[in-house]
Amino acid sequence: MRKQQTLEHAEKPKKRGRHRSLEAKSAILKATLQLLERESLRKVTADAIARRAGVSKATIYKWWPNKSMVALDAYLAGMTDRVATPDTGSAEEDFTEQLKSLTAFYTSTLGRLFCQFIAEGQSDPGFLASFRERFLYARRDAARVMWRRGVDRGEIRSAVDGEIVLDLIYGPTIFRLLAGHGSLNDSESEAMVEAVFGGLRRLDYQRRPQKKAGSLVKRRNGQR
Amino acid sequence: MRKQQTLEHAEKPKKRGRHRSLEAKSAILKATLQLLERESLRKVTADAIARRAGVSKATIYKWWPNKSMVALDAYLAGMTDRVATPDTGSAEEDFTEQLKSLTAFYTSTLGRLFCQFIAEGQSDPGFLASFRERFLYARRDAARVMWRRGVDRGEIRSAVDGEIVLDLIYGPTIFRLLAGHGSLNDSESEAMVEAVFGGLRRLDYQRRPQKKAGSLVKRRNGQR
Amino acid sequence: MRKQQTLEHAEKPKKRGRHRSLEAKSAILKATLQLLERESLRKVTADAIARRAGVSKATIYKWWPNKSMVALDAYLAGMTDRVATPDTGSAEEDFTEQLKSLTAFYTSTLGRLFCQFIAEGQSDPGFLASFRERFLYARRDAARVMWRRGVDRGEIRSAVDGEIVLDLIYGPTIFRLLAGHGSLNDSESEAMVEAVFGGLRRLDYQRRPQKKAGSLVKRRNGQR
Amino acid sequence: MRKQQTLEHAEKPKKRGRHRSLEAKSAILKATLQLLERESLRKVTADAIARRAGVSKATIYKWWPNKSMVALDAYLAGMTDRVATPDTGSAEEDFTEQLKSLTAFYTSTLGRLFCQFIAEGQSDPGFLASFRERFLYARRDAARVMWRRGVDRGEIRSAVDGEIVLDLIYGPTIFRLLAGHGSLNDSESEAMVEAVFGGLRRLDYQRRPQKKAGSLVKRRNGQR
DNA sequence: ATTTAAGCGAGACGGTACGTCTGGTCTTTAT
DNA sequence: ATAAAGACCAGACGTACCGTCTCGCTTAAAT
Repeated sequence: MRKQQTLEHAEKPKKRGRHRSLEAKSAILKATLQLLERESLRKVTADAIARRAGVSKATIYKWWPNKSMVALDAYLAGMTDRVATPDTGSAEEDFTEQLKSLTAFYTSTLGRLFCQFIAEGQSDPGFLASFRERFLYARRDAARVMWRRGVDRGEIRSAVDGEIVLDLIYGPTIFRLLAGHGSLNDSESEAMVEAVFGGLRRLDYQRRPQKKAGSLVKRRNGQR
Repeated sequence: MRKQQTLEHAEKPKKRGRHRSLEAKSAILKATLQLLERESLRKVTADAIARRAGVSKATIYKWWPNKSMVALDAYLAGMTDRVATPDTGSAEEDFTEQLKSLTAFYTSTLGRLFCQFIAEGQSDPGFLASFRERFLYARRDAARVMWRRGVDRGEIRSAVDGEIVLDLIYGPTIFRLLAGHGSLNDSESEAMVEAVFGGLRRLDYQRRPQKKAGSLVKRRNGQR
Repeated sequence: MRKQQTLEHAEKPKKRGRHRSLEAKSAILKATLQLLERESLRKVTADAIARRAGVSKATIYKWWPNKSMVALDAYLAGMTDRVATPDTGSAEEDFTEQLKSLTAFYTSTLGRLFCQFIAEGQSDPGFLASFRERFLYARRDAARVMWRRGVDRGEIRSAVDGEIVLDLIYGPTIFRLLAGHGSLNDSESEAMVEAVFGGLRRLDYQRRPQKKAGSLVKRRNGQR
Repeated sequence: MRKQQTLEHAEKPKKRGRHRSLEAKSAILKATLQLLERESLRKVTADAIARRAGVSKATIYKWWPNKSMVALDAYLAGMTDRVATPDTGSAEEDFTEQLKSLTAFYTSTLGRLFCQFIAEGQSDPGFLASFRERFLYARRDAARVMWRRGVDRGEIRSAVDGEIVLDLIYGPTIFRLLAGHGSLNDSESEAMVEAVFGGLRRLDYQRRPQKKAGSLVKRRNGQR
């Protein structure tokens, strides 16, 4: 007797044929992660994953279009809650804690994958989109909550665009991570957040009168 | 140490054997750039470069260790002063102008190569180092000058680390460039610089008394 | 009460579970034949057979050890009496008619399968044996009857080994069929049989005296 | 000064780049033969050939379209004059000797390849054509010479088509070789040739009067 | 009526070969 | 000496097919 033709996935799908082997799936993801701990994504081959997972290459390519996607899945599965989303009562402190936690993660073996994904995305726009969709936006949503709290509490200038806030806080770290200039550690993270919150501008500085002085500040009007 | 025939051919052309090397080299660089306008670095093959340049693959590999390095040379040769280093009298304005100019460049066909290099560097640390050495540090040196002027003039808080300033200004744009979230245009650039200079913190906000209040601001001391 | 363990199929088997689906069986054979009309055995896949027959691949492999055997069954089922075994009163005429009929069949879509089986057999000795057992020997038995009649009637030299007679008559056609040199049609068939019956030797030819003259003719004595 | 554009390979070709490695070529052919001594063509893989020959797979596929063609080349190179073309003064004896020699070869490890090629040809018409062109026709040309001599000498009935003669002599052996029914050895070969030359027909047999008697013998008129 | 032993369709799986491709090296002849 | 031509090696790629296995369902004999 066939039942749920209407609700695609009500209760239990119970499809006809042999079910997808969860052992195979998790073996693939696990093997992928293990290999990625030692080699860059580019150097890890589909064959190696298959061999290590005790799985056929065909099985990999049945479920994933290419090894990058396997790695992305492995990454997402492997990083369950490894970066905190603190709520200390102070947005600045929240961001500081979060950036420290995130930096610690990104400099770990697993976290280094972040860079590999960005790299892979540069020659595969579809993959980059997937990566944004499935990883980046989730992270940003969490961070946006912290920003929102700061704005609501009156800590953060509401004039500054939320997206820019996020990029201001995370961009520098990610830049350092990718380009490898500049160190990454707790105190750098603290300094970055402090700088972003405090701003560069010296408050007692008196601008000399200029033709276009101030124009830059005022201009910004709702593009995007 | 590399031989650098490229820039030092003024003195003595009179070498033994055949010396078509200069045409060959510039043909290689030119062909590389042309190919990179249409395809990512990964998809441009050494064979394609050789074919287009009318050159033997061996010639390429005689002078460069791999195709990424060819591309880097092509990039450096092709981008002579395409990003301005303005001096308006105001550091904020300087950075704004520069970021706008840089964004315009980075979103151009040639500029997109920046991302390709970062990507390539993720699986080739040696290349990443070269890229930093030969491109990134040059840019940063120029930018550091602008920062220095701002500090000297009293515009920019001297407490903020210069390297962090640079990453704060360029990091967000580069992050957007690489990850593809968020738009990049003049007004975004202006808003970013404005935000970095002004800071996120709302000046009239009164921190509630907290256990660790202020600690973050002061801490920064000899990390790692 | 169970009795018929000895007599494989005495009366009615009536085994316990669900019976073998005859629809599935005939659908498989039919689909196989249809596919083999368009592609060689090697290019017809088990998946394609299953799909076309509306049957599971497992069902195929439950009843047949591999697709060659399926094809052999399909072939045997499909060629019920498509080659005549004439009895005209003359062995030569019988063979001529039969060879014409057989050539017509072997050059037909279904008949071409003969070659596929021979081909398959070259890398699968077990299959070749089955093919001989189930097809070839049956054909040869029929042909041997024609030969026997000829011998009994005094038409055919009894000194010539029956097996050789058969191979002499069918071998040339099958060779042409497999190698594709030489045409196959009624008049070729007639000419072949005529040549086999008439022999190549010119009767009025006088052998020059030779050391070993005649030795070949006489020798043949009971080896193997 | 170069002149010989007309004479394809006059003197020395001296092409520009690196020449085709004869070591690689002969290593490939040798490795292929060695592997084919133990496994059927279907089971010998391109990878195995490459590995054994110490050669890259790309090199194989650069010069041959597929492994069957490699095997054909290996076969042709490996069988230099392994089958004699005797000239004893008697066509029947020539054919007997030749068939014995050929049977000995075809039942050897290398000779077994003949069957593999015929088999491969059944699913690859292009290959079959190559095989005919490069192997079969050469053999047949040699055999045709023997036939011609027999005809000229008056040994062989000139009424019998030469192609049919060849198929009559070789067809039965090849049929046995491929189908595996019937033994193959010197005495069988002798018996076959004797039967072909002597014909099946018993000379003292008196045909009963028949409607179409004799028609078959006369009909043959220039089809083909 | 219930149990139980098949058989079945669906389709995932491990294995393995295929033929292609690219990166980077090496060899030969030409300049 | 150095270039162009181009063959070469190593090895990953993604696809295809084979024959096996697992699942949930169906059928029919045996209980």
